[in-house]
Amino acid sequence: MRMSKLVGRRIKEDPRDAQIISHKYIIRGGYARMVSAGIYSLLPLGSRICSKIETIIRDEMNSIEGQEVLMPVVLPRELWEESGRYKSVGEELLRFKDRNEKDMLLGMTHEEAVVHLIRSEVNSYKQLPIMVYQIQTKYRDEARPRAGLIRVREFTMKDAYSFHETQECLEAYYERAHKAYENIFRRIGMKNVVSIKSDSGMMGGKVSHEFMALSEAGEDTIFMSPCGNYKANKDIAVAAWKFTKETPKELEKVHTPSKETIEEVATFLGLKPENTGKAVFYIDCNENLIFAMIRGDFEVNETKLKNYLKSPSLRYANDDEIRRCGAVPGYASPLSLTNRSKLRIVVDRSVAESSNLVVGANEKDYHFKNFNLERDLTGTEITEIATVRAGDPCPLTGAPLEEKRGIEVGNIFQLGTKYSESMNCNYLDKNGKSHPMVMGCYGIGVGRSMASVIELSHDDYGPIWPMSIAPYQIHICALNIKEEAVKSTAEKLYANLQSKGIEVIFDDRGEKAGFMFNDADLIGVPFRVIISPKTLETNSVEFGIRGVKEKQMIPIEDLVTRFQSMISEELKKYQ
RNA sequence: CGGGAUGUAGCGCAGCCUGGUUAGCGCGUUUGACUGGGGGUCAAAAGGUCGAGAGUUCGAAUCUCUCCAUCCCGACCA
Repeated sequence: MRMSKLVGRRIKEDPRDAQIISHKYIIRGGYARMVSAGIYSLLPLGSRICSKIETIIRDEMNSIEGQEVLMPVVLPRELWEESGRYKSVGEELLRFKDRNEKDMLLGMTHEEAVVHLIRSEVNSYKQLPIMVYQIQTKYRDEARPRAGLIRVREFTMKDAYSFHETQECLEAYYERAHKAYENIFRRIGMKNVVSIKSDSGMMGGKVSHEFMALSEAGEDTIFMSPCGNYKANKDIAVAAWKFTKETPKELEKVHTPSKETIEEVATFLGLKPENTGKAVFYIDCNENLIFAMIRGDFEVNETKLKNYLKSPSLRYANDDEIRRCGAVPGYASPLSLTNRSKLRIVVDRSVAESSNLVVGANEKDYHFKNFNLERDLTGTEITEIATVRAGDPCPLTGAPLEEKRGIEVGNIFQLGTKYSESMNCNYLDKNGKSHPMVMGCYGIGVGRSMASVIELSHDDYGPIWPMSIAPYQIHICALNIKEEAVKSTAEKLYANLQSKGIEVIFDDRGEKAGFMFNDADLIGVPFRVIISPKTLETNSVEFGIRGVKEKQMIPIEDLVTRFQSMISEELKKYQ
């Protein structure tokens, strides 16, 4: 490719809206342009990188017997009614009507579509297991797109779906998919990806893993043990908390004028937050009032609470709803509630296993000291709803957990029979008996992966692409191209490299050296060749590697073969 | 959906508070000349519904209201 013809300009200044490095370089380097919030066009450079990522993904999917298919972006309402998700999924699902007033939607994930396909094509145990995958556009009507290509509304995703006779077969395949995912991220050059246990959320199913690119720009919080054996998303992370019980003291009502927050009450009484109990009120999907009680130094983990309550949605209760049970906001207490109908009191272990806590008195300006759950209250449900904090003890070793940020670049789920049962995706076993297929699903965000590579691999001048996904393999800069010797040498090298199948970008614009170097840095091609009157004096060219200071001179004679072998050497690192 | 910020040439910004010629600056673009190893110099040129609409006013980029868009924090989120 000649730079003089390349579509997509480089920009000197950071775009106003960009906060994170990948967003800045994606715009400044001419990889993509925003069309609307969270909706981007890819320019040739970005398109080439994504294509290469997709090629690696295809290769690994094919190696675990995946068969590529292509399903529609636009889907009819009926299909999603079958799975129940037309109602259960919120506004993130973009719904619209076609010209005949028929309800349609934009696919945000393709379980329904793939089940529609497979249930009519596959009916016998003899055909199982199978896996199909696609690389297709998804649309999610995100409330708040952000961070360039990290969180967008429209994006390209590889999604794969496997179908099995049994859970055991799924589990075995799941392990193979996990391995294939590790291969993919290694081959893309993402050394910072870890797989962690996660919550399966709206997807349903039990076991799931997220592949997280560790990065400060990430939106997810991860807890890891120092040894690396325990890794989990904040949503489901657990810790080996130890609580100690003391001899219960007598319940005592104390005056706490205008002290409503945990911090205020604890300070006022000369205690620490861990000596208090905190009340948080929610409304679940059945309009039950949920009184969540937790020790004052913890936060309620809404994912854990949702899972415990089996309530897909949960929202904070407002003050009126809190008063419904006789609780007083700011001084709410599980004691002396006047109305316990449609009320569930869910108590965290931190409260159940501690003693003599300060809790509200359900009376303005008053609290109780020395609350002891088993002595003072009945009719509660005790479970674990606490959010892990940095430094909490690792559940495996007890070592303090470290908090990290991560970008979710992929995920895998053991779906089970959630979709096959609701949508009648069955097979006949040896005895002619019908069973729902056991499903797994496996996703990777392509554009998000590209952005994550920038977050991992860049310097002050631009991205540093791994050879496996770089938009080009060699970047030729011809300095002083008006000189015939430079021009002819560069043109000849460009043609020769291309004829050998090497992907080369050639800066033929005749710009100043510094100008071309800065552009080359933003394009981030790993190998750079400089041809100038100076290098031609010794009948050679200058060779450099992106991100490495040292340069070397290479004689012109054996350039093409040397570059061929250097590139294949470099590519081997990503096989 | 709640809180905050921003919107002026392709990009980045000044001007607005305190209304008043023809709306500026840098980068980029075009033409020419010089220059030639880290965004060079000089000269000339093109490029604007000042986010949109309404209002106040003799007069609005500037004041008021409504709306829209984008970003940040939160809520939400396979």
